[in-house]
Amino acid sequence: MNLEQILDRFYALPPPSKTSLLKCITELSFHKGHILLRADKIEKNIYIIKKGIVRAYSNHDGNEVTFWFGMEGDPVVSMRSYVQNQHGYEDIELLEDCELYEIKTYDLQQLYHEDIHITNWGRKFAEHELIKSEERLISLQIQNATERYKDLLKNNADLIQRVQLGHIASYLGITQVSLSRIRADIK
Amino acid sequence: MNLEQILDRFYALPPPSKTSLLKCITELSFHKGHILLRADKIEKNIYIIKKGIVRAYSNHDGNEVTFWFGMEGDPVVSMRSYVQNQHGYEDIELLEDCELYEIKTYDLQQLYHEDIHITNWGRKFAEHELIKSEERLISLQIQNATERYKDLLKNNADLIQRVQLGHIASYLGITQVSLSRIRADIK
DNA sequence: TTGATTATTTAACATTTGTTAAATCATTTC
DNA sequence: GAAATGATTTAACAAATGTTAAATAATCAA
Repeated sequence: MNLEQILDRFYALPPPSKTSLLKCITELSFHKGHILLRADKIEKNIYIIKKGIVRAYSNHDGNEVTFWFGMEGDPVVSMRSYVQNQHGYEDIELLEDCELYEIKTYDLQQLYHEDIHITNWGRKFAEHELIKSEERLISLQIQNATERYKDLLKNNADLIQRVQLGHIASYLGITQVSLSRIRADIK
Repeated sequence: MNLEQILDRFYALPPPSKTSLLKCITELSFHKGHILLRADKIEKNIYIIKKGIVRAYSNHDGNEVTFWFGMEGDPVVSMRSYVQNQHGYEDIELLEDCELYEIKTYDLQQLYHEDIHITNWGRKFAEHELIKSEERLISLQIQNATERYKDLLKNNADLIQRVQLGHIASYLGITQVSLSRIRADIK
Protein backbone atom coordinates (compact mmCIF):
# COMPACT_ATOMS: atom_id res chain seq x y z
CA MET A 1 0.00 0.00 0.00
CA ASN A 2 1.50 3.36 -0.95
CA LEU A 3 1.34 6.47 1.17
CA GLU A 4 -1.35 8.28 -0.78
CA GLN A 5 -3.66 5.29 -0.57
CA ILE A 6 -3.11 5.15 3.17
CA LEU A 7 -3.86 8.84 3.61
CA ASP A 8 -6.99 8.55 1.46
CA ARG A 9 -8.33 5.78 3.65
CA PHE A 10 -9.19 8.29 6.36
CA TYR A 11 -10.40 11.13 4.17
CA ALA A 12 -9.96 11.94 0.48
CA LEU A 13 -7.97 15.17 0.35
CA PRO A 14 -8.10 17.56 -2.61
CA PRO A 15 -4.70 17.63 -4.40
CA PRO A 16 -3.37 20.94 -2.99
CA SER A 17 -4.13 19.84 0.57
CA LYS A 18 -2.59 16.48 -0.05
CA THR A 19 0.56 18.17 -1.28
CA SER A 20 0.74 20.23 1.92
CA LEU A 21 0.30 17.12 4.03
CA LEU A 22 2.89 15.13 2.09
CA LYS A 23 5.42 17.89 2.82
CA CYS A 24 5.32 16.95 6.53
CA ILE A 25 6.08 13.32 5.82
CA THR A 26 9.44 11.61 5.47
CA GLU A 27 10.44 7.98 5.17
CA LEU A 28 12.79 6.10 7.43
CA SER A 29 13.52 2.61 8.63
CA PHE A 30 14.67 0.84 11.78
CA HIS A 31 15.75 -2.64 12.68
CA LYS A 32 13.84 -5.24 14.65
CA GLY A 33 14.14 -4.58 18.37
CA HIS A 34 14.27 -0.79 18.05
CA ILE A 35 12.07 1.09 20.51
CA LEU A 36 10.21 3.61 18.38
CA LEU A 37 8.17 5.38 21.08
CA ARG A 38 8.77 5.53 24.79
CA ALA A 39 6.21 5.78 27.58
CA ASP A 40 8.27 8.35 29.47
CA LYS A 41 8.68 10.76 26.53
CA ILE A 42 6.52 13.37 24.90
CA GLU A 43 6.79 12.16 21.32
CA LYS A 44 7.17 14.75 18.58
CA ASN A 45 6.29 12.52 15.64
CA ILE A 46 3.64 10.09 14.57
CA TYR A 47 4.25 7.22 12.17
CA ILE A 48 2.53 5.06 9.61
CA ILE A 49 3.84 1.59 8.92
CA LYS A 50 4.91 1.03 5.34
CA LYS A 51 6.33 -2.40 6.06
CA GLY A 52 6.77 -4.45 9.22
CA ILE A 53 5.04 -5.09 12.49
CA VAL A 54 5.22 -3.43 15.90
CA ARG A 55 3.72 -3.84 19.35
CA ALA A 56 2.72 -1.42 22.09
CA TYR A 57 3.27 -2.56 25.63
CA SER A 58 3.11 -1.18 29.09
CA ASN A 59 5.03 -2.14 32.18
CA HIS A 60 2.94 -3.35 35.06
CA ASP A 61 4.96 -4.13 38.15
CA GLY A 62 7.70 -5.94 36.32
CA ASN A 63 5.93 -7.71 33.49
CA GLU A 64 5.12 -6.29 30.11
CA VAL A 65 1.55 -6.28 28.86
CA THR A 66 1.13 -6.02 25.09
CA PHE A 67 -2.06 -4.20 24.25
CA TRP A 68 -1.74 -3.36 20.57
CA PHE A 69 -0.13 -4.57 17.35
CA GLY A 70 0.45 -2.43 14.29
CA MET A 71 1.04 -3.68 10.77
CA GLU A 72 1.25 -2.40 7.20
CA GLY A 73 -0.94 0.70 6.83
CA ASP A 74 -1.52 1.22 10.55
CA PRO A 75 -0.74 4.51 12.30
CA VAL A 76 1.66 4.37 15.24
CA VAL A 77 0.91 7.16 17.66
CA SER A 78 1.48 7.98 21.29
CA MET A 79 -2.02 9.39 21.61
CA ARG A 80 -1.30 11.20 24.83
CA SER A 81 1.62 12.97 23.17
CA TYR A 82 -0.30 13.73 20.01
CA VAL A 83 -3.50 14.88 21.70
CA GLN A 84 -2.49 16.25 25.07
CA ASN A 85 1.24 16.88 24.74
CA GLN A 86 1.86 14.63 27.71
CA HIS A 87 3.90 11.47 27.94
CA GLY A 88 2.03 8.31 27.06
CA TYR A 89 1.47 4.93 28.65
CA GLU A 90 3.22 2.77 26.07
CA ASP A 91 6.55 1.75 24.68
CA ILE A 92 6.44 0.69 21.05
CA GLU A 93 8.88 -1.96 19.88
CA LEU A 94 9.58 -3.12 16.34
CA LEU A 95 9.02 -6.86 16.02
CA GLU A 96 10.49 -6.90 12.51
CA ASP A 97 12.72 -4.58 10.51
CA CYS A 98 10.33 -1.77 9.58
CA GLU A 99 9.90 0.92 6.97
CA LEU A 100 7.97 3.86 8.31
CA TYR A 101 6.46 7.16 7.28
CA GLU A 102 7.16 9.86 9.83
CA ILE A 103 4.92 12.89 10.31
CA LYS A 104 6.04 15.78 12.46
CA THR A 105 3.22 16.50 14.87
CA TYR A 106 4.05 20.19 15.08
CA ASP A 107 3.75 20.66 11.30
CA LEU A 108 0.50 18.73 11.25
CA GLN A 109 -0.98 20.84 14.05
CA GLN A 110 -0.10 23.97 12.08
CA LEU A 111 -2.02 22.64 9.08
CA TYR A 112 -5.02 21.89 11.29
CA HIS A 113 -5.37 25.64 11.77
CA GLU A 114 -4.79 26.58 8.14
CA ASP A 115 -6.50 24.06 5.89
CA ILE A 116 -10.01 22.81 6.67
CA HIS A 117 -9.51 19.74 4.48
CA ILE A 118 -6.53 18.67 6.51
CA THR A 119 -8.47 19.41 9.70
CA ASN A 120 -11.19 17.10 8.45
CA TRP A 121 -8.53 14.54 7.62
CA GLY A 122 -7.27 14.81 11.20
CA ARG A 123 -10.80 14.55 12.51
CA LYS A 124 -11.50 11.41 10.50
CA PHE A 125 -8.15 10.00 11.53
CA ALA A 126 -9.07 10.33 15.22
CA GLU A 127 -12.59 9.04 14.61
CA HIS A 128 -11.20 6.03 12.77
CA GLU A 129 -8.87 5.21 15.63
CA LEU A 130 -11.73 5.73 18.07
CA ILE A 131 -13.91 3.14 16.34
CA LYS A 132 -11.04 0.66 16.41
CA SER A 133 -10.44 1.31 20.10
CA GLU A 134 -14.13 0.93 20.97
CA GLU A 135 -14.45 -2.31 19.03
CA ARG A 136 -11.47 -3.76 20.80
CA LEU A 137 -12.77 -2.56 24.17
CA ILE A 138 -16.10 -4.26 23.62
CA SER A 139 -14.48 -7.47 22.40
CA LEU A 140 -12.28 -7.52 25.52
CA GLN A 141 -15.30 -7.13 27.73
CA ILE A 142 -17.77 -9.38 25.94
CA GLN A 143 -15.72 -12.25 24.59
CA ASN A 144 -13.70 -14.78 26.52
CA ALA A 145 -10.09 -15.55 25.64
CA THR A 146 -10.99 -18.48 23.39
CA GLU A 147 -13.40 -16.40 21.34
CA ARG A 148 -10.89 -13.58 21.04
CA TYR A 149 -8.21 -15.98 19.87
CA LYS A 150 -10.55 -17.46 17.26
CA ASP A 151 -11.38 -13.96 16.02
CA LEU A 152 -7.69 -13.19 15.75
CA LEU A 153 -7.15 -16.40 13.79
CA LYS A 154 -9.95 -15.44 11.43
CA ASN A 155 -9.15 -11.76 10.97
CA ASN A 156 -5.39 -11.58 11.55
CA ALA A 157 -4.05 -15.00 10.70
CA ASP A 158 -0.74 -13.52 9.55
CA LEU A 159 -0.27 -11.76 12.90
CA ILE A 160 -0.13 -15.15 14.61
CA GLN A 161 2.46 -16.29 12.10
CA ARG A 162 4.64 -13.24 12.52
CA VAL A 163 4.48 -12.62 16.26
CA GLN A 164 5.58 -14.92 19.05
CA LEU A 165 2.80 -16.44 21.10
CA GLY A 166 3.89 -14.85 24.37
CA HIS A 167 2.95 -11.45 22.93
CA ILE A 168 -0.31 -12.78 21.50
CA ALA A 169 -1.23 -14.29 24.88
CA SER A 170 -0.50 -11.00 26.62
CA TYR A 171 -2.61 -9.17 24.02
CA LEU A 172 -5.47 -11.59 24.67
CA GLY A 173 -5.17 -10.93 28.40
CA ILE A 174 -4.08 -14.45 29.36
CA THR A 175 -0.84 -16.29 30.11
CA GLN A 176 1.11 -18.10 27.47
CA VAL A 177 0.30 -21.40 29.18
CA SER A 178 -3.42 -20.67 28.87
CA LEU A 179 -3.03 -19.81 25.21
CA SER A 180 -1.27 -23.12 24.62
CA ARG A 181 -4.18 -24.90 26.24
CA ILE A 182 -6.67 -23.02 24.06
CA ARG A 183 -4.70 -23.89 20.95
CA ALA A 184 -4.61 -27.55 21.98
CA ASP A 185 -8.38 -27.55 22.69
CA ILE A 186 -9.58 -26.07 19.40
CA LYS A 187 -7.55 -28.46 17.26
CA MET B 1 -22.02 22.62 34.29
CA ASN B 2 -23.64 24.70 31.54
CA LEU B 3 -23.53 23.93 27.85
CA GLU B 4 -20.92 26.49 26.87
CA GLN B 5 -18.53 25.23 29.52
CA ILE B 6 -19.02 21.70 28.25
CA LEU B 7 -18.36 22.72 24.63
CA ASP B 8 -15.26 24.66 25.64
CA ARG B 9 -13.81 21.61 27.37
CA PHE B 10 -12.98 20.09 24.01
CA TYR B 11 -11.88 23.21 22.18
CA ALA B 12 -12.40 26.92 22.84
CA LEU B 13 -14.47 28.22 19.94
CA PRO B 14 -14.46 31.88 18.84
CA PRO B 15 -17.89 33.46 19.50
CA PRO B 16 -19.28 33.36 15.93
CA SER B 17 -18.43 29.66 15.59
CA LYS B 18 -19.90 28.93 18.96
CA THR B 19 -23.10 30.64 17.92
CA SER B 20 -23.28 28.43 14.82
CA LEU B 21 -22.74 25.34 16.89
CA LEU B 22 -25.29 26.31 19.52
CA LYS B 23 -27.88 26.62 16.74
CA CYS B 24 -27.70 22.82 16.20
CA ILE B 25 -28.37 22.10 19.84
CA THR B 26 -31.70 21.70 21.63
CA GLU B 27 -32.61 20.58 25.13
CA LEU B 28 -34.86 17.72 26.05
CA SER B 29 -35.47 15.26 28.85
CA PHE B 30 -36.52 11.66 29.33
CA HIS B 31 -37.50 9.48 32.22
CA LYS B 32 -35.50 6.71 33.84
CA GLY B 33 -35.73 3.52 31.82
CA HIS B 34 -35.97 5.24 28.45
CA ILE B 35 -33.80 3.73 25.73
CA LEU B 36 -32.03 6.70 24.17
CA LEU B 37 -30.02 4.93 21.45
CA ARG B 38 -30.56 1.52 19.93
CA ALA B 39 -27.97 -0.88 18.58
CA ASP B 40 -30.06 -1.72 15.53
CA LYS B 41 -30.59 1.89 14.42
CA ILE B 42 -28.49 4.45 12.59
CA GLU B 43 -28.80 7.29 15.07
CA LYS B 44 -29.31 10.81 13.72
CA ASN B 45 -28.41 12.70 16.88
CA ILE B 46 -25.71 12.84 19.47
CA TYR B 47 -26.28 13.96 23.06
CA ILE B 48 -24.53 15.56 25.98
CA ILE B 49 -25.77 14.85 29.50
CA LYS B 50 -26.87 17.92 31.41
CA LYS B 51 -28.19 15.92 34.32
CA GLY B 52 -28.52 12.23 35.05
CA ILE B 53 -26.73 8.99 34.36
CA VAL B 54 -26.91 6.47 31.52
CA ARG B 55 -25.35 3.16 30.56
CA ALA B 56 -24.37 1.57 27.27
CA TYR B 57 -24.82 -2.17 27.00
CA SER B 58 -24.66 -4.84 24.41
CA ASN B 59 -26.50 -8.13 24.18
CA HIS B 60 -24.32 -11.19 24.16
CA ASP B 61 -26.28 -14.41 23.75
CA GLY B 62 -28.99 -13.48 26.18
CA ASN B 63 -27.22 -11.47 28.84
CA GLU B 64 -26.49 -7.77 28.79
CA VAL B 65 -22.95 -6.52 29.18
CA THR B 66 -22.60 -2.92 30.36
CA PHE B 67 -19.47 -1.37 28.93
CA TRP B 68 -19.88 2.33 29.55
CA PHE B 69 -21.50 4.81 31.93
CA GLY B 70 -22.19 8.44 31.12
CA MET B 71 -22.78 11.22 33.61
CA GLU B 72 -23.09 14.99 33.79
CA GLY B 73 -21.01 16.56 31.02
CA ASP B 74 -20.37 13.34 29.10
CA PRO B 75 -21.22 12.96 25.42
CA VAL B 76 -23.56 10.11 24.49
CA VAL B 77 -22.85 8.95 20.97
CA SER B 78 -23.37 5.88 18.86
CA MET B 79 -19.91 6.20 17.38
CA ARG B 80 -20.63 3.88 14.48
CA SER B 81 -23.62 6.01 13.53
CA TYR B 82 -21.76 9.26 14.01
CA VAL B 83 -18.57 8.24 12.22
CA GLN B 84 -19.57 5.61 9.69
CA ASN B 85 -23.32 6.06 9.32
CA GLN B 86 -23.83 2.44 10.29
CA HIS B 87 -25.81 0.98 13.15
CA GLY B 88 -23.87 0.66 16.39
CA TYR B 89 -23.17 -2.08 18.89
CA GLU B 90 -24.92 -0.56 21.90
CA ASP B 91 -28.23 0.26 23.43
CA ILE B 92 -28.15 3.22 25.78
CA GLU B 93 -30.55 3.24 28.73
CA LEU B 94 -31.27 6.06 31.15
CA LEU B 95 -30.61 4.96 34.74
CA GLU B 96 -32.12 8.17 36.14
CA ASP B 97 -34.44 10.83 34.78
CA CYS B 98 -32.15 12.81 32.47
CA GLU B 99 -31.83 16.26 30.98
CA LEU B 100 -29.95 16.17 27.69
CA TYR B 101 -28.56 18.42 25.02
CA GLU B 102 -29.29 17.06 21.57
CA ILE B 103 -27.12 17.81 18.53
CA LYS B 104 -28.29 16.90 15.05
CA THR B 105 -25.45 15.00 13.43
CA TYR B 106 -26.36 16.18 9.95
CA ASP B 107 -26.14 19.85 10.92
CA LEU B 108 -22.84 19.24 12.68
CA GLN B 109 -21.37 17.49 9.64
CA GLN B 110 -22.36 20.47 7.50
CA LEU B 111 -20.46 22.79 9.82
CA TYR B 112 -17.41 20.52 9.63
CA HIS B 113 -17.16 21.51 5.97
CA GLU B 114 -17.80 25.20 6.48
CA ASP B 115 -16.08 26.39 9.64
CA ILE B 116 -12.52 25.31 10.44
CA HIS B 117 -12.97 26.15 14.12
CA ILE B 118 -15.89 23.79 14.40
CA THR B 119 -13.93 21.18 12.47
CA ASN B 120 -11.17 21.53 15.03
CA TRP B 121 -13.78 21.27 17.77
CA GLY B 122 -14.99 18.02 16.19
CA ARG B 123 -11.42 16.81 15.87
CA LYS B 124 -10.68 17.50 19.52
CA PHE B 125 -13.97 15.93 20.52
CA ALA B 126 -12.99 12.66 18.79
CA GLU B 127 -9.45 12.83 20.16
CA HIS B 128 -10.80 13.37 23.67
CA GLU B 129 -13.06 10.34 23.38
CA LEU B 130 -10.18 8.35 21.93
CA ILE B 131 -7.96 9.02 24.93
CA LYS B 132 -10.77 7.95 27.26
CA SER B 133 -11.32 4.77 25.27
CA GLU B 134 -7.61 3.92 25.23
CA GLU B 135 -7.25 4.50 28.95
CA ARG B 136 -10.16 2.22 29.66
CA LEU B 137 -8.83 -0.40 27.27
CA ILE B 138 -5.47 -0.45 28.98
CA SER B 139 -7.02 -0.58 32.43
CA LEU B 140 -9.16 -3.54 31.34
CA GLN B 141 -6.10 -5.35 30.10
CA ILE B 142 -3.60 -4.47 32.81
CA GLN B 143 -5.60 -4.35 36.01
CA ASN B 144 -7.52 -7.16 37.63
CA ALA B 145 -11.12 -6.72 38.73
CA THR B 146 -10.19 -5.75 42.30
CA GLU B 147 -7.87 -2.99 41.11
CA ARG B 148 -10.45 -1.71 38.67
CA TYR B 149 -13.09 -1.64 41.38
CA LYS B 150 -10.77 0.26 43.71
CA ASP B 151 -10.05 2.76 40.93
CA LEU B 152 -13.75 3.21 40.39
CA LEU B 153 -14.23 3.78 44.12
CA LYS B 154 -11.51 6.41 44.09
CA ASN B 155 -12.41 8.21 40.86
CA ASN B 156 -16.16 7.65 40.55
CA ALA B 157 -17.43 7.10 44.06
CA ASP B 158 -20.78 8.66 43.16
CA LEU B 159 -21.25 6.21 40.28
CA ILE B 160 -21.27 3.33 42.76
CA GLN B 161 -23.87 5.16 44.82
CA ARG B 162 -26.12 5.88 41.87
CA VAL B 163 -25.91 2.66 39.88
CA GLN B 164 -26.92 -0.82 40.98
CA LEU B 165 -24.07 -3.23 41.55
CA GLY B 166 -25.14 -5.67 38.87
CA HIS B 167 -24.34 -3.02 36.24
CA ILE B 168 -21.05 -2.14 37.94
CA ALA B 169 -20.02 -5.81 38.03
CA SER B 170 -20.81 -6.19 34.34
CA TYR B 171 -18.81 -3.03 33.59
CA LEU B 172 -15.87 -4.47 35.53
CA GLY B 173 -16.15 -7.66 33.49
CA ILE B 174 -17.10 -9.93 36.40
CA THR B 175 -20.28 -11.41 37.88
CA GLN B 176 -22.21 -9.71 40.62
CA VAL B 177 -21.26 -12.54 42.98
CA SER B 178 -17.58 -11.87 42.32
CA LEU B 179 -18.06 -8.17 42.95
CA SER B 180 -19.75 -8.96 46.28
CA ARG B 181 -16.73 -11.05 47.21
CA ILE B 182 -14.35 -8.25 46.28
CA ARG B 183 -16.35 -5.77 48.32
CA ALA B 184 -16.30 -8.13 51.31
CA ASP B 185 -12.54 -8.69 50.93
CA ILE B 186 -11.44 -5.06 50.82
CA LYS B 187 -13.41 -4.09 53.90
C1' DT C 1 25.49 -30.65 11.30
C1' DT C 2 25.79 -29.91 16.17
C1' DG C 3 25.31 -27.67 20.27
C1' DA C 4 23.24 -23.72 22.37
C1' DT C 5 19.58 -20.75 22.77
C1' DT C 6 14.84 -19.51 22.47
C1' DA C 7 9.94 -20.60 21.89
C1' DT C 8 6.14 -23.52 22.84
C1' DT C 9 3.70 -27.19 25.00
C1' DT C 10 2.50 -30.25 28.73
C1' DA C 11 1.75 -31.65 33.52
C1' DA C 12 0.52 -31.02 38.39
C1' DC C 13 -1.27 -28.27 41.55
C1' DA C 14 -3.02 -23.50 43.45
C1' DT C 15 -5.92 -19.68 42.98
C1' DT C 16 -9.48 -17.13 41.02
C1' DT C 17 -13.82 -16.65 39.06
C1' DG C 18 -18.31 -18.57 37.65
C1' DT C 19 -22.84 -20.93 38.78
C1' DT C 20 -26.77 -21.97 41.33
C1' DA C 21 -29.50 -21.47 45.16
C1' DA C 22 -30.68 -19.71 49.46
C1' DA C 23 -30.43 -15.98 52.92
C1' DT C 24 -30.37 -11.26 54.14
C1' DC C 25 -31.24 -6.49 53.41
C1' DA C 26 -33.63 -2.50 51.26
C1' DT C 27 -37.43 -0.35 48.91
C1' DT C 28 -42.03 0.13 47.34
C1' DT C 29 -46.93 -0.28 47.56
C1' DC C 30 -51.25 -0.90 49.48
C1' DG D 1 -46.42 -1.01 58.96
C1' DA D 2 -46.96 -5.56 56.59
C1' DA D 3 -46.50 -7.89 52.47
C1' DA D 4 -44.34 -8.04 48.23
C1' DT D 5 -40.79 -7.06 45.22
C1' DG D 6 -36.11 -6.17 44.03
C1' DA D 7 -31.11 -5.80 45.27
C1' DT D 8 -27.16 -7.65 47.49
C1' DT D 9 -24.60 -10.99 49.98
C1' DT D 10 -23.25 -15.58 51.36
C1' DA D 11 -22.38 -20.51 50.76
C1' DA D 12 -21.11 -24.73 48.28
C1' DC D 13 -19.41 -26.58 44.49
C1' DA D 14 -17.73 -26.43 39.37
C1' DA D 15 -15.02 -24.58 35.77
C1' DA D 16 -11.46 -21.66 34.11
C1' DT D 17 -7.13 -19.59 34.49
C1' DG D 18 -2.65 -18.88 36.85
C1' DT D 19 1.95 -20.72 38.55
C1' DT D 20 5.93 -23.38 38.48
C1' DA D 21 8.74 -26.59 36.47
C1' DA D 22 9.95 -29.87 33.16
C1' DA D 23 9.70 -31.66 28.35
C1' DT D 24 9.61 -30.93 23.58
C1' DA D 25 10.15 -28.27 19.37
C1' DA D 26 12.14 -24.72 16.62
C1' DT D 27 15.76 -21.51 15.47
C1' DC D 28 20.38 -19.75 15.25
C1' DA D 29 25.35 -19.53 15.15
C1' DA D 30 29.79 -21.66 14.98
